Amino acid sequence: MIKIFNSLGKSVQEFIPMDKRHIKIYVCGPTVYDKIHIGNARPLVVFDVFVRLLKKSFEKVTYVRNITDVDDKINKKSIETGIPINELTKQTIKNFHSDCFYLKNIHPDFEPKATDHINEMIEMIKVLIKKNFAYEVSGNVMFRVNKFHDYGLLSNRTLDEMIAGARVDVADYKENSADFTLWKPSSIDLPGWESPWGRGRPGWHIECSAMSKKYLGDEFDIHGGGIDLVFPHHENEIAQSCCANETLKMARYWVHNGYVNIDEKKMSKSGNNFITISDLLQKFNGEALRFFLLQAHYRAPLNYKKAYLNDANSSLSRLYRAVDGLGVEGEPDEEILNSLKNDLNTPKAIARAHYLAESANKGSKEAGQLLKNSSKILGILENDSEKWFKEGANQFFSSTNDNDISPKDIEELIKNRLEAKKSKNYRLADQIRNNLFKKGIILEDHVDGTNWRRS
RNA sequence: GGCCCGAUGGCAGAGGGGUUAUGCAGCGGCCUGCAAAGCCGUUUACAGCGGUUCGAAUCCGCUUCGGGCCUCCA
Repeated sequence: MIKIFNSLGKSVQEFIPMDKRHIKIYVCGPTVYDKIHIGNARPLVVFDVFVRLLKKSFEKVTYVRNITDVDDKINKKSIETGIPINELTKQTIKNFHSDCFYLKNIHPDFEPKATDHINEMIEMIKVLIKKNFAYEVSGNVMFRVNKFHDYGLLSNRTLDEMIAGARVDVADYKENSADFTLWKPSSIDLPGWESPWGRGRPGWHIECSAMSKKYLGDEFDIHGGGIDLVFPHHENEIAQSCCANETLKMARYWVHNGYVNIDEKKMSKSGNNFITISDLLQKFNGEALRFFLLQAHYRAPLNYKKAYLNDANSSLSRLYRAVDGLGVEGEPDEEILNSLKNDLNTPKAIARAHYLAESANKGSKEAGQLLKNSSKILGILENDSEKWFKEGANQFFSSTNDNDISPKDIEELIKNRLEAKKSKNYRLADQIRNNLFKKGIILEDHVDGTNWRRS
């Protein structure tokens, strides 16, 4: 039995699928105007583990993660940089995919782009207008918030509170200050599509309603994303989808991950206190970043410090040592699986992984094998241990490092050192070892020879 | 102003009414030429103040501090 915290109801609930033969999950992906940061990576990694767990537990899972490639932030960035929108989004998507690869993400089954689904959005908006849930004012189409009884249910707030706390200038074409945009007009220099309301572009929320409907249906099992999406994004999605499709719920389970903080504050692009994944990948293996993100429970805030990534790397090395030479053969560890099934308790799963590693180091072949077999569900330890220790940070980046030394040269120096050791010239032997250490290479003497690894 | 969340040992971080989390760092030991890695031992923590209880870090209340949402955000 899988249990998960449902934001709709604010409690840990047993996951009961709509159809246990086919699980449907939608996760909000990036708006592609800039490289993603470690905070953006958290949902990518968290929901990746969740999907791995679902795929392990059910015969068929459809995982959809969208790409928002029409948005005012993209327009703004394009004007600022002079890079045409198409090029900007294309390059950003490429970076995003690269980051996902290094973070060891499995591919979503569908990765729909907003610009490929404008027609679906227009159709949905037409339905909303026809059903009187939306209205047009001079090229703007607005959602009539007070027509939807459950508005505010997900984010736990009432319409009165929203209006009372409104900190934005209210556009005069709104019937109600809480009404939100489904469609807005585009001037000729901005991206736009022909519609019954003139040339324009969609509001932010409608894409997820339209695309989840297309790939998963009117109702589906799980909708995920960062906790900052609860309001207004997910609240508005629910309003649109439920009203257009005449359903009671859009998704049965709403799952939200907590923030990554830096200096106790939420990391965000607008806060200008972020650090990108591509920057971190120059220093750290993507798997260490993944491990760092999984060390805390997904709903708790997670503070970022560079030192924590070093710790993550060390912990991961400890685990890799314990599964050296092993391949996946058989089922994952039952306790790791159970921890994940209990509201995705990855810290507990990792604690169990350490226990298995210790047992393996004490000689239990079985423990090491169970740990290796669990790699697929966690998305860590999937690499070959030998490779893990010799690659260090991702090779793609380290190959350009001036300080880099080739494995061949390392082997040569090890040979020289062994000769020195044989003739009891420990001074020379230590000198060789120290010089290598300065280049980030650590030597380990064993009865059957000397191993090296990158620090 | 409204609504919400959190406070665990040097650090990170689970758990959660009575029993060792775990990792990193530190210290002592085994091993080693010395290291590294590994193993053994070790430092007994739950913001403060009240309350409930045989018993509270765990439940309730208040206080303090920190954070978040209400605007784009993962």
